[in-house]
Amino acid sequence: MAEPGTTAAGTTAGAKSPRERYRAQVRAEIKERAWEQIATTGASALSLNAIAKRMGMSGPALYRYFAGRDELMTELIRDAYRSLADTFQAVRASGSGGDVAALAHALRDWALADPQRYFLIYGTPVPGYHAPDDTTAISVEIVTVLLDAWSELPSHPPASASDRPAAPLEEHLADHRRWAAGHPATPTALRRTMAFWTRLHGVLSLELAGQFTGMDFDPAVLFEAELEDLLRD
Amino acid sequence: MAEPGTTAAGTTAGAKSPRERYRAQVRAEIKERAWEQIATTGASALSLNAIAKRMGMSGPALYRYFAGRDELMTELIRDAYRSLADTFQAVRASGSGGDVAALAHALRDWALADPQRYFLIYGTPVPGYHAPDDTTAISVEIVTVLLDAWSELPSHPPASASDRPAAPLEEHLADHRRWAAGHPATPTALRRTMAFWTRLHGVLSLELAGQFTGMDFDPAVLFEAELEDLLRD
DNA sequence: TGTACATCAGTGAACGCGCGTTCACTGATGTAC
DNA sequence: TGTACATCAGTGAACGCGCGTTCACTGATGTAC
Repeated sequence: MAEPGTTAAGTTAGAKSPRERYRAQVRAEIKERAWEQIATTGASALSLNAIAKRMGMSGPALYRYFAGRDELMTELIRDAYRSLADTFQAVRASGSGGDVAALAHALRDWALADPQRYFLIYGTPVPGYHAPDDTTAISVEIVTVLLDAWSELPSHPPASASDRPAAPLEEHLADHRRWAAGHPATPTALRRTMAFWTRLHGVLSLELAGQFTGMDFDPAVLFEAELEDLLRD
Repeated sequence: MAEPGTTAAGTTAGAKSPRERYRAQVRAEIKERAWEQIATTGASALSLNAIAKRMGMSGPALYRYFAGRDELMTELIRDAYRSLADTFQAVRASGSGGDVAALAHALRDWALADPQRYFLIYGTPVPGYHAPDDTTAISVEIVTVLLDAWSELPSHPPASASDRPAAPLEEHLADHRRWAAGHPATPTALRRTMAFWTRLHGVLSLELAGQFTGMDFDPAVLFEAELEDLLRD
């Protein structure tokens, strides 16, 4: 029972035996049910036994596909990161409209499609738990897309650039740009990327957490206003 | 065993019998341990038995003080809201410096003092659970302090008010101002209050969630820049 | 001040529950000759 | 094409665990006369 998840691997890399195909299918269904469960009961209540029951299987059967609860959890987190990175890169690659506004809307759509997936990445951290290391690499992909998008924008509007004070934040970020992973962005692009992230996250996370429930304004208007403000700056 | 938590109530309201004093003490210690537990293992792992064990008592003993796990949880959430509201009102009441910047710094200090307390209010919601109703009243207190603070600021700077476009967000918020609970704030003050909330929450929650860990810049600088930007607008 | 009674904090045993995980097994599926 | 063997998905029983919660109880503390 060593190393579940990694089969002996068929002769060639691309070829999939019926068994391998089946394995992949079941693995996928386990994850699907896991997401459903997270959506209805929260990530901390994720349970292998409950998933198995919903699939009409016995609990131990899942150990053929995942080494345990932690491995499944880790995989889900990885998938969440991957999904956001793919979404961003797809927007960026799509012929027209791969600009900052398009990315912002893609982010909001992605978050609203599955709030608990969003929270799995950006939500309340579980004190003990540590995200898998390879997610940092995916984070770099995400931030790179943003840096690219902001970099192609001029320091707009060129005329009023004089009346803005020399932002100390830009200086600080330029001095501590390890998070940009070697991206040749200007200090202004660094600052704008960071503002994009924190401000949209601010509106979005409050909306997804239901903090605006009961107040009858439209969170979409708030989001749009923040985006406009980012672009105006 | 009806209605634990509400003793038969001594003759007069203010007088505290030794027994009542003792009850209050133990209740307080239970909550203290509960906070410790939340800080180390997360809110979802809150356990009456574990708290009891840490206090050197048996599990059932806690049922003298709380009707069950849910009641304790509810009380903690209420206390978290209360704590933030008190903090804000204290800043506001303090002779000098009860302005927007002071509130922002108080918010950050309050959040950093106990991140899990912050997340209990603003973090990932548990799908099933609903916050106690009276917390909305406390939320009103909090937002009122902010509206007060922003209302005493002029629509600064008075000169450049012309080149800003008539914000559609201000119109929208003015039309949907139920969340302001009857506060006579201007549309601009409404918008600024909302921006204060969402932007500072954006930076703060990412910082508290550890999203900036590894990137070596200082989150405080980011926070300060956001605050400056809010005041400049 | 002293005795009789009521109150009430805390205990320990017990309940049923669902969890993660292991283990020896059965039976179907695929592979080699 | 058929037989012998290996692989492997899935089962059911079992483990120990900690959880919330109830119940009948003991013993200390407070109250009334």
